[in-house]
Amino acid sequence: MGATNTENFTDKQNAIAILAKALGHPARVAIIDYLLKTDTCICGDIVNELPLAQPTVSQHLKELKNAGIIKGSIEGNAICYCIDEKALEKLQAYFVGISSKLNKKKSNCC
Amino acid sequence: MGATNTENFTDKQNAIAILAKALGHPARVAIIDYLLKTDTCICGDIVNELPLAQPTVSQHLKELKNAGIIKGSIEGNAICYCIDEKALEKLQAYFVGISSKLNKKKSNCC
DNA sequence: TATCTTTATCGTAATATTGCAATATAATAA
DNA sequence: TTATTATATTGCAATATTACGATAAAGATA
Repeated sequence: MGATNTENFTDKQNAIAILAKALGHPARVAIIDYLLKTDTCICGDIVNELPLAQPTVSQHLKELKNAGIIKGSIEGNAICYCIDEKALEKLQAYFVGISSKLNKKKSNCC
Repeated sequence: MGATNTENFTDKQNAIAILAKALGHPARVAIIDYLLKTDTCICGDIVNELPLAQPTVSQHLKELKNAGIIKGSIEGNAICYCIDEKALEKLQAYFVGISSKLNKKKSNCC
């Protein structure tokens, strides 16, 4: 025990959880913020931008990549990371859906 | 080391990370799904709905509550849990903002 | 080739999360 | 009062995450 029990949940629930989990760390939110802020497709500057050592940043980038939130392409010596729009659209759609459901309910029970 | 380094990130980055982390487990996504699906403000039925033991569900509910995503009010013997709209509005606003930024960019670098 | 730059991986320590059985708490019902 | 019901807490084992120094890998440059 200790591992997440994924088998007994729906694919959609697991998919949202994977995306949300990837954004569940301030460093990874900061990486997304930075990728959005910069016009050029930024590579190694991310390490200088974050208050973390290079291996730690590399690890966070890997997790964002595994979750499908960013993608990287080799650019000579360096690597060009940028946001994978599809993943963020999925999250947006999920939360917009929730908000519209909440507006329809207006139960305001608690 | 092993604890998240929150001090060196912005309040907003930490706030988003806390909310995203709370949704970073399929059981907690399933709880939100269930609270949205039921018209009545559901209490203990959540345990029957999930493939997890009661203490585990209680723990997940506590984490959602700590993150501000749900709130619970005592309803006699049972407890009435429901979604805290403010938190989900924050998440929605965050992802809508990201999507609009991505549309403006259209750099499509990778 | 030798060196530099950039990124990834390994190894490890500290901490957090997940899950559940056992138990506690608190309100209701008999 | 004594169940009963609903939820929370405790304690514990298994696993995952976070962070970083050391090192490796791979392309660029001298």
